[in-house]
Amino acid sequence: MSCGEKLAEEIRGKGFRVTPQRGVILETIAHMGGHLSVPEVFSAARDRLPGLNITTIYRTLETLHRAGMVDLFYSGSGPTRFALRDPDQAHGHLVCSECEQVMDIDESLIAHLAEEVVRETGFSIDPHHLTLVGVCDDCLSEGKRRIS
Amino acid sequence: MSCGEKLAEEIRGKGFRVTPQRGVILETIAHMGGHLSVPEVFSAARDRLPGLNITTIYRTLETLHRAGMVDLFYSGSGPTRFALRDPDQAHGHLVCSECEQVMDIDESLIAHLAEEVVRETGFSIDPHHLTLVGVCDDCLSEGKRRIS
DNA sequence: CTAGTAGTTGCAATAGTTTGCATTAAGCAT
DNA sequence: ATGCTTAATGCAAACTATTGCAACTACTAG
Repeated sequence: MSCGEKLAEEIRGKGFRVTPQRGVILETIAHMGGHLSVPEVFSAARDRLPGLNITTIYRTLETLHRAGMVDLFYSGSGPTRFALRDPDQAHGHLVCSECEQVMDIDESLIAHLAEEVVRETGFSIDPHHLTLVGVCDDCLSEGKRRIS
Repeated sequence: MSCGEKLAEEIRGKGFRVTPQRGVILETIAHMGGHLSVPEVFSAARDRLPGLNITTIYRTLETLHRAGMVDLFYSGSGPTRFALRDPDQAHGHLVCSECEQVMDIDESLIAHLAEEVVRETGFSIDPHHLTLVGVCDDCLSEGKRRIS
């Protein structure tokens, strides 16, 4: 069973329908991997299924997000990006506001903060969805811009 | 001297020009307060200065952000929001993905995390700009949706 | 006070994203 | 296998945000 098929089973198991469009989209994002934008996935998936509409990508993405299968993150500039969630390797994202680079951050660091926040405020941060914006090591040392 | 004029001095001091448009925008956001969206500010500021273009709001905002005078935050849905930074009361933001409510979070909690992150990864989070998305106490207890 | 420079503005075009609605078809029950 | 129910799709339009460019003007130097 291909990665896409595995995802199809997973989403069906959560009560969503598996359509040809979704099959192609799932196969595509499983194959591409990494931190994708909607337009990227769209152009790749449309090659496999002409006539596919970009709206369907957005809505499928929203569905996968609701199903807890992808994480979304907004880099502060450029299009929103998303990634398949790997249950064995939960992590947050660090997005560099200078170079757009996306780094992974270990879940434990996040979980620790999340715990503190919920204790202090009652507000539940989802460690899976966490994205922190800042400046990466490289850009910082290049001194392109100091943190304001 | 009005709040808007104080802001005008501040931005002039950082090497930016003070134009009539910026004067009106600064006066407007100082008067409105809170967590504003661009369209909100636009409609209020245009009343004071007809002909004002919404692009100017976006660009002024970007300028104020670069000057370190406003913080931006993305709620994950809806338009981007921003707030004047109060130097005496630095804080991050907690945005509820259910009800769009924005809560403040004490800087010390954030600063602690930022320290850990920079030590582990070299990545510098700016405590002033930090926004965390999650589910607030109210929405959680209403059980509208569990964290996915 | 005047002229020059460079930052700023408005407009138009474009990119990215969301929403409403009619149509289609996946999955369930028979 | 057949029909039913309702989720999902495609299309178009609206909306949010960004960018290029020509015209304008705030500020500085003289």
